Amino acid sequence: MPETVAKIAVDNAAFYFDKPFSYKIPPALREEVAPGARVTVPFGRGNKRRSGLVLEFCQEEDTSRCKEIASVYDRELCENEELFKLVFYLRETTFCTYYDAAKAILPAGVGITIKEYFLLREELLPPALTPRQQSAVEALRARRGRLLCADLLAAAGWKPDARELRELLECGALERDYQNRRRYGGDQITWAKAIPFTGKLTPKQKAVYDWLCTREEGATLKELLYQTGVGRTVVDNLKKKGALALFEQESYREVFDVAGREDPGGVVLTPAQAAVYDPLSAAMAKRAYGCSLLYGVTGSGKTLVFIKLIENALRLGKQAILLVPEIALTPQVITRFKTLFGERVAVLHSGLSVGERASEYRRIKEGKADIVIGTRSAVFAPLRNIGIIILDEEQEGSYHSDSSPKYHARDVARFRAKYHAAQLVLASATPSVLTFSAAKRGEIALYQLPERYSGNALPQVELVDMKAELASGNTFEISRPLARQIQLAVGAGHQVILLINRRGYNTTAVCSSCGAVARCKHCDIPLTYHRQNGRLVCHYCGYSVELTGRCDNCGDSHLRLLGAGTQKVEDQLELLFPEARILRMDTDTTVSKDSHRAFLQAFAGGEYDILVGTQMVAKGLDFPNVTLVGVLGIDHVLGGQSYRSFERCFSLVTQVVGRGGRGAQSGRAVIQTFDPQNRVLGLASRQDYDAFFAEEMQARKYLLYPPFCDLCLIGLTGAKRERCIEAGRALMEILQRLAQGNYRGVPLRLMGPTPFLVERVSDKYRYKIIVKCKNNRTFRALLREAIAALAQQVSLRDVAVGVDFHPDNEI
DNA sequence: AGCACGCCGACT
DNA sequence: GTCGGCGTGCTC
Repeated sequence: MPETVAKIAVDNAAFYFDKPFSYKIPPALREEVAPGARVTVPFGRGNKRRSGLVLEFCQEEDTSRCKEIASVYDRELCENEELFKLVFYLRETTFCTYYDAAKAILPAGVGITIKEYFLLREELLPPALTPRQQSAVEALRARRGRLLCADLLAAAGWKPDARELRELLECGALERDYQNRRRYGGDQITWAKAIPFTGKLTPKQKAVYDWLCTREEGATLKELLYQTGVGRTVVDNLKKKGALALFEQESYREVFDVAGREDPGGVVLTPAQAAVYDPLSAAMAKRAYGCSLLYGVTGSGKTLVFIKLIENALRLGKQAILLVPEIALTPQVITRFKTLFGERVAVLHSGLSVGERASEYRRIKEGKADIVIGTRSAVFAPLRNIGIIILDEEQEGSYHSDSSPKYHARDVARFRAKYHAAQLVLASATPSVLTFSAAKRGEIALYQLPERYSGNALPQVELVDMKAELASGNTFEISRPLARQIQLAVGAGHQVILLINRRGYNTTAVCSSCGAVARCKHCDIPLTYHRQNGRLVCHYCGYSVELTGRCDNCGDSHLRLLGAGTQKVEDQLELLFPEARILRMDTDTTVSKDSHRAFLQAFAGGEYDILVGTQMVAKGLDFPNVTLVGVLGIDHVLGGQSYRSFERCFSLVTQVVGRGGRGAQSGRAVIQTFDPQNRVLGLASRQDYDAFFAEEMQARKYLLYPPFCDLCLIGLTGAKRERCIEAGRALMEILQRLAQGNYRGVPLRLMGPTPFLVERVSDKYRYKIIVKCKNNRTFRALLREAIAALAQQVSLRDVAVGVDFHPDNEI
């Protein structure tokens, strides 16, 4: 007699065993269990509780080995066929697990954590107990026979697999128990506050306590650890001693209401803008999928076109998603759209608290909002009738997720636009070479806005030769031509933005005796000096040490700081322009997001003359009084290791140049470089995208890079270098065998295994195989087969295999 | 990925 | 003699 079972994929599965497991459905849950439901199930030998995703129902003859579903905790994907289909799409195209795909699609905060308890069965207690068993039983009795697993282990001094514990479980005196708890932890911030204390403290504890006492309102735990450089345990011990209190607070973000309202119908397009809008709105009316590139120079008024297109979608009874890169999602943008569309706008991005995100999500789901503005993950917004999806600045790297699932928002947007027969609009002033080539080939439509909206000329661009500066004795970060321009601008009452490319401006510690650079204990990179806490910090794993001045290598105490951080530039600016008001903004500063915004507002309000910052702060911001933009450290973008380095450099310079002269005054940009003859810089400063594109295409064709092939990176990660290499070699062989056997004719070029640019991160070695391929079903089938074969052939125990189809930084 | 089982060295 | 290290196989 066949029985209906649920096929379930579990959480925390390695890719090669992420397969459907059959579970029986208890009668009590029959109503709730459905494909798309997230459930908890007993899993593995120990029947430990795990989360899982119901994929489908199945009839099975023999269900004797099946266990039962324990609980249902989320039915979000049962109610939305499209998003449920996306799970399978994401798994197929990004090589993630089913469960990871579901996690990415659903809003953070709807998940659960499974709490593990022990239950005491007095009647089954054996007559004789060891001392530790005795204390465990007493701890349980004190809590009416139910205790969190971790607490019991602590009370008895047991490790999780202690024999004494197992004995009690075997005789039934202890029983495991589970409880699902709604997880709100994701966006909770832990704060620490000092409590008056006179007892004894260890030196580390004292240091932490003293620092915390300097903070009247306390500090976030993160900042406390950052500033004092201790581990979590020191803080925990302080708490135990009663010297400080820890409390949780939901991360808070200003929710702002918009005062005025403006009728979107009142937005008038220029003839050029209308020439883009008309065909796109006509396409939308046809209710068939379409993809296009909107290529508009900076300042050409793309946003106005977006507004009109979105308004058009609403008029057709449809909905819209506008995606922006993380750095471009400013209050200015949100305000603009809220002024026009009021509460029909929902905003989704990582800066929201769980509560806010949940409420925005609900508004979207219930159809109370039709317009979703947000960053990458907003592409999963649960809209049911999408008319248009717009990706602004489509070339930006932040559209690609670099943790599982490693999806690209553009691909997900395409999937959704096809599903809804909607328009997908990729917009940019500097389109990615990939997208522009697709447009040129006619695969997607191309619309252009070649003129600046205001009619203002683009800023004049000056390339400053830093070699000459150095030769003439100027060792400052600020060249003399730039200094002169700053003088002029500030003197005229205008404002200046100095952009510092972070990569090139890390301050490291070098020993002047032996030449050794202070490096991270756990990663293969130099440490970066942070002045705020006087420590050397690893930007990969967070490890930090106090800067003692002594070299770890030779023991000599001649450690020197090298390189130029934003701090150093600010110091030099102060020297050069003692009367100027300078605002420095670091992404690493632990100042809260709100004070960032306050700073920017102060700058916009004219309280500062010069803003020094990394690209994070200046991109996407509009300051009409800024007439000069200086760029420092562009060479490090240009000299990057990626095949997209030139593209990125061109894009960055173009955006920077477009930044100046937005108001009434015309602008100027000064770019400092050691290679002023560089072709890319030259083309970028002339804003000659067409020439840049033509050159880039030639180079890519010659060297075989996208768009002439697709790239796939297979990552091999493990604690032992040799095992990574071994697994890599084995995988190479399997891939070659498949490519010459069953998959003969599949275009493929293999390279590797080679180490990642940073070979070791957090004590894990990382190796990669680069595959130049055609990313289609056949290739992905080959790759899946290869990974499965590897798992069979070699013990993959200590090597994790991962796949990334957008490995822009590693090739 | 976890987790339990099983086989060997180190310590009370 | 036991504790606990890690290699190995399995997960409905």
